[in-house]
Amino acid sequence: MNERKLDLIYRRLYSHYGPRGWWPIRTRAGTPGFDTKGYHKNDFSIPQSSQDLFEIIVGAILTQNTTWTNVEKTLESMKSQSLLEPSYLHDTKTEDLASVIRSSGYYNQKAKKLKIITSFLLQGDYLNNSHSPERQDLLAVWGIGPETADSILLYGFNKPYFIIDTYTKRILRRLHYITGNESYNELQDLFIIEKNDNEAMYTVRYFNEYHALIVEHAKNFCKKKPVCDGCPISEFCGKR
DNA sequence: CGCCAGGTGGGAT
DNA sequence: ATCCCACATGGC
Repeated sequence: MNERKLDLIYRRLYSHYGPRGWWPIRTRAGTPGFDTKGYHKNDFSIPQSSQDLFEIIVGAILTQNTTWTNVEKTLESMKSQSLLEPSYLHDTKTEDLASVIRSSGYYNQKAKKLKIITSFLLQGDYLNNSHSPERQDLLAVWGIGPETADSILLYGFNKPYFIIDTYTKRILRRLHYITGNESYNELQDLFIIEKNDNEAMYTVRYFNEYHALIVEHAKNFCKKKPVCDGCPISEFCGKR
């Protein structure tokens, strides 16, 4: 029942915005299969290389509480300095890395986070063959909280973890679907799919697209200061 | 100018 | 457990 409402909202958002082509691979922008921003042209697809995977993970950290446009600049800079090569990043001093990622903000903290996650990835050999880390192991890494862990797992490793971010909470709160006091795990559980075809890959596709649609909707209509005129899900607002 | 953005860790209560 | 704060740039 409630689950159906979330599914209805998903379908309404999808009808309005269409497939988002996440996660964007910035350094692939303009190459076959990607648009000028690095979004996949043909719907969802899985990372094709360990380079894509590493860039997704780096981007997930850089975009913490920061706009994607700032992150795009940083990814370009890093690429030009070979810092999207895990081994190079690993051997770069934190302060040197910080100066390169300056445009993403929190650069001292993020430089430290990037160094630490890179060590983790290299030590566990997670970049080759998309050998996925466990969620709890990612969460134990300094700088990786639940949202970043789930972004990495969902978009990098194609694991069925729904991402809860400020946009998700804002939209669900405005729909009176949640109070806003729920824990991260409680919110994540709302999106569990109970269908006969609850196959992992189906869930991954659904979670992948749903989160991307939520972000798109939050940027277009459900902003901090909401723009309700023309909102594709306004009929669900204010009702239980 | 002020506010906001695809959070997280640390410290005090 | 829960609140509060530091962390920082670039866009509007």
